[in-house]
Amino acid sequence: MQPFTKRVIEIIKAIPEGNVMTYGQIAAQAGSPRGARQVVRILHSLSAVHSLPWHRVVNAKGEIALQEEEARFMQSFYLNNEGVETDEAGRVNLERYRYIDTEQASDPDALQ
DNA sequence: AATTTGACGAAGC
DNA sequence: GGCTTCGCCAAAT
Repeated sequence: MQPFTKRVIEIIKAIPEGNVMTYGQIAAQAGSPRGARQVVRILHSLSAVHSLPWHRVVNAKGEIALQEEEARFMQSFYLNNEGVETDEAGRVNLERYRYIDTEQASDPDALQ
């Protein structure tokens, strides 16, 4: 298990209820700004084992990245249940729900 | 050891 | 706005 992988797991576990993070964000925070696809692989294979809040992870556009209709529905359901609104296309308002780690973001307003 | 694979992202058209 | 191309890199084959 690479340190990067471990970091990703920790970060995902740290996403608070009612917030979401993007793959790129997680990868960057884990120390690999271009490692979005590793995050994908990690979620794909480890979400169940680590009981991660995988449903709080969306792609850069704020949309649910899953492909299977059934799983997409499940994710939007979980998000709605936490207070995150999703539209018909399974998209969330990133400006509103994106989680910014306060330890790393000295000026959240400047990150947008 | 070498190659393929992705629930991605940014850039270009 | 959509679609294609390319880069990315750990993990699975």
